[in-house]
Amino acid sequence: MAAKREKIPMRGFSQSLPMALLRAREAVMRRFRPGLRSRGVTEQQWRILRALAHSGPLEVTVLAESTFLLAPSLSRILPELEARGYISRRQLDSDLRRAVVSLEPRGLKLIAAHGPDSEGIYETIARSFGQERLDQLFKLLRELEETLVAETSNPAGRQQPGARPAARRRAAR
Amino acid sequence: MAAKREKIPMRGFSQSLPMALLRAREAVMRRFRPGLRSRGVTEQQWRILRALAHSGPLEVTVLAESTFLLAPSLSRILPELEARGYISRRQLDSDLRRAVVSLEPRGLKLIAAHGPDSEGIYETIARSFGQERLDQLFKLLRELEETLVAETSNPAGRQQPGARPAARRRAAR
DNA sequence: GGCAGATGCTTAACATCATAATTATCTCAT
DNA sequence: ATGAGATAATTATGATGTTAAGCATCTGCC
Repeated sequence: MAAKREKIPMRGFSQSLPMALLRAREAVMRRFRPGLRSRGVTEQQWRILRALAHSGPLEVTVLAESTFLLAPSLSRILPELEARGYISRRQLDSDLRRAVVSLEPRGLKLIAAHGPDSEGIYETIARSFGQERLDQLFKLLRELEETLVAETSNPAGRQQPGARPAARRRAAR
Repeated sequence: MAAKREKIPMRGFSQSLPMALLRAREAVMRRFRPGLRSRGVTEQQWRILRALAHSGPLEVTVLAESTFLLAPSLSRILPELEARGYISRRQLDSDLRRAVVSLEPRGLKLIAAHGPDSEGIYETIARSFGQERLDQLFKLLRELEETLVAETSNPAGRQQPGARPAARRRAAR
């Protein structure tokens, strides 16, 4: 029989932080997604191309951090981008475990073609929402992440981009 | 040959709103995920159970909106939750296209068991980050979503939870 | 009464997410 | 010189995300 609705001491969904962040992100991404689709790239692929355009050639682990993509995901996305001629990869001579990813002219061309569209969407969002509130939101998001990442004290922490568990980080690179 | 890094008029990643939202969400979810795993439910499954505990039995389309899950995803998740005895589903007599999802005693028990843990994590986050800043963040997130959803004027809009394209909504229900 | 158009939900297909395990390679202590 | 322990990237697996299409059902118009 169906359980009736009992009073459980939990906040309502309107107070769910992960949901609020997810909803806001979805509202933003809804603006970007059609343009990316028309260019034939996924959001994740675009992030990779942007990171390389912005920072120059990157090692895979650094690219994972920059793009906030998991390493297994990168291992599947990169061959596709390479096959399409957007990027190239090569192992380091000094450490064959590591590879460097570089943007190819074709990737640069796509960045040049789509970049202005993407920026235009940001400008529209800034106009609608207000640059001041946008700046405030960025600040709070950054502070929230910093607060929570600093407090993560889980040495058995999971694989994750952007913030590796301290206990597992041995030698500096 | 690898393209050299050229000056492309695009903001850096630190100014990418979707990324900032994603990073913040990941930092928050990292707190909740281990507990959910130990209970043997995924984040999405938990959202469904919470929505039903909070609102009582819901139709599938309403549940999709409440949980911010896409209908195809619900169609895959619900049978699993039903097989495990957490929920039950039944068609409406008045409209065989529609189904109502209800929490079963087993689902209620899981909510009762895990709810306090989940709330405890929220309290910890509120203590670390500050309730005032948290409230401010919620407010900005809600306003951002409202601003962007209100401005969505794409009648060919994609399937999405929470904000259907107006042009496709005909008869009120 | 019949049918066009719509709705609700499901399935298909392909994407990434998330975790665990594996393989190749490197470093350091013995 | 060797092996333990670590790192970098890949593969495996099962999850959801996302879009498109399909099927069953309903509604309203002619």
